[in-house]
Amino acid sequence: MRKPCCDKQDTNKGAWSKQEDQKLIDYIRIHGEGCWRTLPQAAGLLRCGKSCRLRWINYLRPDLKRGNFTEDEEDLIIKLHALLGNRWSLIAGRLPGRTDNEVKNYWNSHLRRKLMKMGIDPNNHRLITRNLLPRPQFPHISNTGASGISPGPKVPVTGDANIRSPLKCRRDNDQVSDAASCLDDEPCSNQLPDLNLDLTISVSAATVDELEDDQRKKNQKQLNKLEEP
DNA sequence: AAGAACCCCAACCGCGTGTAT
DNA sequence: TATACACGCGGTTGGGGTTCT
Repeated sequence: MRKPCCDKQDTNKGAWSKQEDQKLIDYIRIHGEGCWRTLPQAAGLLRCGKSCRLRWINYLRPDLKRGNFTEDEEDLIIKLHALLGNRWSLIAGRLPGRTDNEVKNYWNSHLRRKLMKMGIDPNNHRLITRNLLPRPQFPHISNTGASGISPGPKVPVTGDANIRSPLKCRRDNDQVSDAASCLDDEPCSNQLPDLNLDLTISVSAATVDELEDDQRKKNQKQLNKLEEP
C-alpha cells in the first residue's frame, strides 16, 4: 500500500500565512524547485510537500500573471478546450503566466456559463439545438462526461482525440472533450463556425471540413513538438 | 440591517504514471 | 519483474466575499 505523502498529524492545513509563503520563497530561491517531499522539513515548514508544490506553482511563482483573463485568453481557452478537453495543464501551458488551477477555475466559474448563455454546450462545444437537429445524436457521447463537473460514466476515447504526451500518458479512461472526437469522427454541422482552432476568422462552410482536417494534422504536429522535452 | 443565497478561488484529495531500486 | 516512492494531474471542497431578498 502506498504511504501518505506526509505525516498528516504534524502538518498545517488550510490557508498559508505570510511567514510560510516567505519561507517557501526563500528556500526555492536558494535551492530551486524539486524534491518536494523533503522540502518542507528543509525549509522549516509544517506542510506536506504536495501542499508546498501547489502553493508555489499556483500562487508564489514569480512568473505568474495575476489579474483578469483577457478576451484573447478566453478565446484561446475555449478553443483549446474544444481540442484538448479537460487537460488543464496542457491548456495552461499555452497561456504564459497562467496555471492549470487558474484556468480550470476560470472555466468552471466563467466560461462554462458564458458558453451556455450563448447557447453552446460547454461539454462538447456544440450549439444546443433542442430538437432542431434532424440527424441523430451520437449515442457514445455523454452530455456530462467531458466536463467532469457532473458525476457520470467516463467515456473512453479512441484515435487522434486521445492526444497524449509521449512522456506523461494519462489514465486509460481519461476524459477528452467530445468536440475533439467530433473533429475526428466527422464534420460537425452544428459546431461553432469560429472554432477553427487556427485562432483566425472563420472561412466559408465549403472548405471547413478540409481546413479542419488540415488543421487537425497541424495541431497534432504542434502538440507533439510541444510535448517533447 | 440582517440573513440567505450565490460565487470565486485557494487548497485538498485520490489516483495514474514514471523512475529508482 | 516487482515494489516503493515522488511527482503531477484533474476533480472536488470549503471558506470568505459579494449580491440578493
